[in-house]
Amino acid sequence: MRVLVVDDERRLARALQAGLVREGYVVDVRHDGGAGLEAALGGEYDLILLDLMLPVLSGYEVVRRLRAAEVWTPVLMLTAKDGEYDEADALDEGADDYLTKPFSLVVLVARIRALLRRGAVPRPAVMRSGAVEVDPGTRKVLRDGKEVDVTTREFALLSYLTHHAGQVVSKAELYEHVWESHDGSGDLNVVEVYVGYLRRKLGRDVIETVRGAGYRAPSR
Amino acid sequence: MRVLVVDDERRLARALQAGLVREGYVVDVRHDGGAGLEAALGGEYDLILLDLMLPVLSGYEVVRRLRAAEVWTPVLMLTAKDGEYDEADALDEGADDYLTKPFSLVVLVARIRALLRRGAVPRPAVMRSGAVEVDPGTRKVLRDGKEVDVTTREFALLSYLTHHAGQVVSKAELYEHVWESHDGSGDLNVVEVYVGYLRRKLGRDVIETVRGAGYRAPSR
DNA sequence: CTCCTGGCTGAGAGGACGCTGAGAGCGCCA
DNA sequence: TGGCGCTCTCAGCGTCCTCTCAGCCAGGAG
Repeated sequence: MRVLVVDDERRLARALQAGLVREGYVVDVRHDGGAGLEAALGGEYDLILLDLMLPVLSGYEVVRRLRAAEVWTPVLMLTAKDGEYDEADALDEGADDYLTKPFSLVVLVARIRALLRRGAVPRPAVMRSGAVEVDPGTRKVLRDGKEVDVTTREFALLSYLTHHAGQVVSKAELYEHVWESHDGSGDLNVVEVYVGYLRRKLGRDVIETVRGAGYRAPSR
Repeated sequence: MRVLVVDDERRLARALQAGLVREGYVVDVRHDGGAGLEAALGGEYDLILLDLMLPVLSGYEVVRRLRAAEVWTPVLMLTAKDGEYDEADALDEGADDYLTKPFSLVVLVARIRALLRRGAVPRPAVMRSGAVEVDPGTRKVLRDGKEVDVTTREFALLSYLTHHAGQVVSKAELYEHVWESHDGSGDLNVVEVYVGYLRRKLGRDVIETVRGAGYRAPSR
């Protein structure tokens, strides 16, 4: 279980980290809203602990942007204020719970457990690349809003590419993640074949060839 | 949205009811743990507000028994105590959130909204998928408004699928939830057989096959 | 222009996957 | 005890998917 802690009070952040590590969580720490947002967007976290009052970007703002980017990681808001409207605002912005400082580690851990428990069915993120939308939850692929049938292999390949949209991904990397892994050698031609299948079903432009390097799904 | 309020302080219960009705919720009230549990088990609620200190059965006990009976309606615990261990206990028992009395209606409503939003798929009283309607209360299935007889197994399978309408559900997951669970292996062919039965009774289109991934009930 | 390398694609074998009909076992009821 | 409905197993069959192979095409270097 990976937890991201975003708090500018370094002492508190370190205490949280220590406490959570002792509970068996893997913990990353950021000290301002900007860095926090970046980490939250990129990293794969199961939960985010977010201070409300932060430099660069406020906690509110971080949650708003996260949700706007369709990242649904559960967020537990930490706040020193305790006016009721702050709480209500935070929850309405898309936070999943909040805790007023000072709080005890016991309560925090219990709340985290409750969040993770119900988070059992996290909304899977829908990935976009160009005119193509990939939804891992419903296992549907849309081209210009129209559903297109793809096979399991094709879906796996497309998912991997759109998940890394904008980046060049080598055939070897694709082969390792979508087909057998780790045995080093296999015939990479199968990757080319499946790229071909996808292009036929979804249009030439869904996957660009980068000669000598690999393939790339356009980032938008 | 149906909400069940269980609280033995009648004045507070009535105030909650009035406030929530004004917000557009349908509200039922019970005044002790026994009656509350019974209502929660039988009725289809989207949310339960549960006092911790109750006659007959405590709030703890009610949540425990609800979860033991595999009823996953979100529970918001109300408590007059504020020792941290109470909170932690309640959350560990399976409550989804708690609120310490006295609280304001603004905060309560915001918390309710947050709970319903993540709602862990709030279970509507009647589930629809395509031309099929499934009513867990009466255990009836309608196709184009006409009642169709289904057996217990068939009903369980159909319920699970329509409850996750739009999502692809693997045969293994279906097997685990509708047949024996947790022993990992069993013959998944039985799932195919029952999908076949349902299709014969309700029409081919009630359940889509997603080759290599599982089955899906159309989302509308 | 020619050669060479890397990428693309049509055809087809083999296999995995899903569907179905037949029927056995079991519990319930008359 | 016989009949009935429900549940589940099994085996066969057809379909679709996957992957290999061989030949072709395109781009880049000289």
